[in-house]
Amino acid sequence: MLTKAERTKQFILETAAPLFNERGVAGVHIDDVLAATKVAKGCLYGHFENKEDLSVQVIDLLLSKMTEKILATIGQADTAKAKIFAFLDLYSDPLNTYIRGGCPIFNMAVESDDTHPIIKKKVAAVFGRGQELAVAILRQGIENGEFSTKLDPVGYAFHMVAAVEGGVVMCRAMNTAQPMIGLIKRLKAELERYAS
Amino acid sequence: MLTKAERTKQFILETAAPLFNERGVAGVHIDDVLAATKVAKGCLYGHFENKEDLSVQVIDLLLSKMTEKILATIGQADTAKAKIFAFLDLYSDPLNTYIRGGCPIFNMAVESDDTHPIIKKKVAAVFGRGQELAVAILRQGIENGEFSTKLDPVGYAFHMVAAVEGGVVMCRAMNTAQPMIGLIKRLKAELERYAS
DNA sequence: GCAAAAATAGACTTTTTAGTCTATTTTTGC
DNA sequence: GCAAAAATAGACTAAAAAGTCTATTTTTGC
Repeated sequence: MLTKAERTKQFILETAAPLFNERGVAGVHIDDVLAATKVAKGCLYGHFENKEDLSVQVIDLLLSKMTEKILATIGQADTAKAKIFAFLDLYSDPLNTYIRGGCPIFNMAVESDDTHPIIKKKVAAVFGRGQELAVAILRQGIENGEFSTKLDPVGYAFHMVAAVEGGVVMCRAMNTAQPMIGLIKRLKAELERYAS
Repeated sequence: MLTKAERTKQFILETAAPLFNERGVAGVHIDDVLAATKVAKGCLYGHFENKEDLSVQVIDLLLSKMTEKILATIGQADTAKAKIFAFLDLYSDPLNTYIRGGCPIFNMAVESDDTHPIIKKKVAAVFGRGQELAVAILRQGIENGEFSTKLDPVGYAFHMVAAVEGGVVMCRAMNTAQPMIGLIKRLKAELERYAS
């Protein structure tokens, strides 16, 4: 079992995570975190060196939570097509995301782009691994005859992720989930075209 | 001709614009703007009430510059297909964008999402008008026989914008423009399928 | 060339946010 | 039940950022 201190630290991270996802690193203040956690200042600074330290750990948590969610979702499905479809379905409700505030990977990508090289590196790694995984699944699907050899795994993988991530942001901006439904249908149909 | 004061104000806005696009509203400090413009503090505060005022005007400039760029690009082309292709080509170099730091519409969409309702509204309006325009172009293309009636203008328009915007962010995060080339090819090919 | 307008330098105040510290209370886990 | 660990309240300092002000210089446009 975790010690009380470990549990408190975890609680702070978990509570701060959606704040960071919604407002970004530059938009969250220590007082916001204190208000959200209702923890005393001394307590917070007992667990984290400073805001930078807290931010990095929160972002690690956000990225790993989202990654795990994706892996778990894909893991449930057994065919290549089902895995891809399950991934797409994860994005079907952009106004009510797994972690409040949209996709943390993408949000961090935008914010860190020209400001925070450490975070940018982490985000790039997550995207990289995600791409590799998607490509591997599609290749597997080709190998086992689910998909035609005409399918371009690298092209489709990037296209699919770019589209859903972009779609989430646009839907959130326009405050409607509707276009996302159509988008996911289109991406599925595109893949179906290569189904044997 | 613009008065000196008007020119100075414009100069401040133009110089601050890429800063805001790269770092976001919360990430830009007045001192950054002073450093970039080499203008005195009193001068800046002579032209803008406060940071909020400056931010809003900078964002208006960013949004309108990008919008105008898109309209001008589309305006050059004469067929529906050429217009869509020209739009897509605008995004072909994500590491070196028209305004430094990626697409301002999209960047502002992400940052303003849960923080700045005024900006969010402006961004939503830009997306809305953009969608309408794209749909109108595609419908026109169907009407004049360029595209089959099987083309879904609303579906394609959203799909296309979401994909290129998402693609830009991913490419910037991973520091490579290459996937974007493939993505644009795919989006063009998708449209070609409906060309008569 | 001149008066009005604009911009400067930079010291100063204010506000906000980050971070420290201490004495006290609460909780934990044996 | 008790000693150690953890958390509290909140006053305090430090630092960063925003914003004000003034006396002076520069520029503009007639």
